[in-house]
Amino acid sequence: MARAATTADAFNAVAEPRRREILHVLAGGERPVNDLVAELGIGQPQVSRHLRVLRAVGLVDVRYKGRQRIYRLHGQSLKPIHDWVGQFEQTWNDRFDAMDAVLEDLKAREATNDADGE
Amino acid sequence: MARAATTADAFNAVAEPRRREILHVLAGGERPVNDLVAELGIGQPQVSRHLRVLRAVGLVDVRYKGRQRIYRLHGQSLKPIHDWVGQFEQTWNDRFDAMDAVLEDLKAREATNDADGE
DNA sequence: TTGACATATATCCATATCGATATATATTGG
DNA sequence: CCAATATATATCGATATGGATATATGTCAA
Repeated sequence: MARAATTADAFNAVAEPRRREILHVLAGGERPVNDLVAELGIGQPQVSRHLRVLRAVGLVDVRYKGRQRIYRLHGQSLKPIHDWVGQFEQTWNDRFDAMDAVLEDLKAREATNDADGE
Repeated sequence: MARAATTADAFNAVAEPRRREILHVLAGGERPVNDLVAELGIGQPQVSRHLRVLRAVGLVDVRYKGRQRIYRLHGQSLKPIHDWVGQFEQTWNDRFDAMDAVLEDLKAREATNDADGE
């Protein structure tokens, strides 16, 4: 097996910086492809492909308006990521930092003891 | 260029399900490698490599205890992801959903107008 | 219809991946 | 020192990637 497809889930889709940029722009409102091409610094085929990936994982929706395709953010598909990361949020909070300090201290003592051991 | 390295940032590192599992286990407390090997269903070399990636992006710390390497979660490195996703949180909230409904409605009207237009 | 415009798709290439396997390194006990 | 244990590293193979380029599809306008 190789690395999971970028279309496997939102985690993989969002790992690519360009795609995060696209979502960032779309957060400001829906846009046709060419607008995105202008705002990011890359070619139109590349943008289309990134949009394809984002659509595959439900992060954007398309709408047809004449010859344009208007893309719109569907942020709800980011919720799994939000929820997953949320599990760890307390980890970088004050109470936990204090606990970290204690553990660091224990570690230091342990190291000292190990050194004495032999 | 190809896909960014998994060690490029936390986004890429965390895109891999096994690595998320590892972080999940470590959230319950520090562990030596073999514990992780037992809890995940994969080989020791694979676990070591995943840990290497996680260490590269600062998501875990190592501690040496005799021949064991005790790994510990460093959740703070998840903060960039948390912050980034947080930007979009309102997107899937009630007020925004209501706004979505309005936009959906506008879209419908627009489509009707377009049809009339010609 | 013809041509211009907007977007999508196909192909090429260099690269990093993940799992598997074999092996290297380091630490401990006897 | 030797064997066992704990972990890391090297290599292989199949695969999907992302940018670039060329081209196909679809829509509007004259």
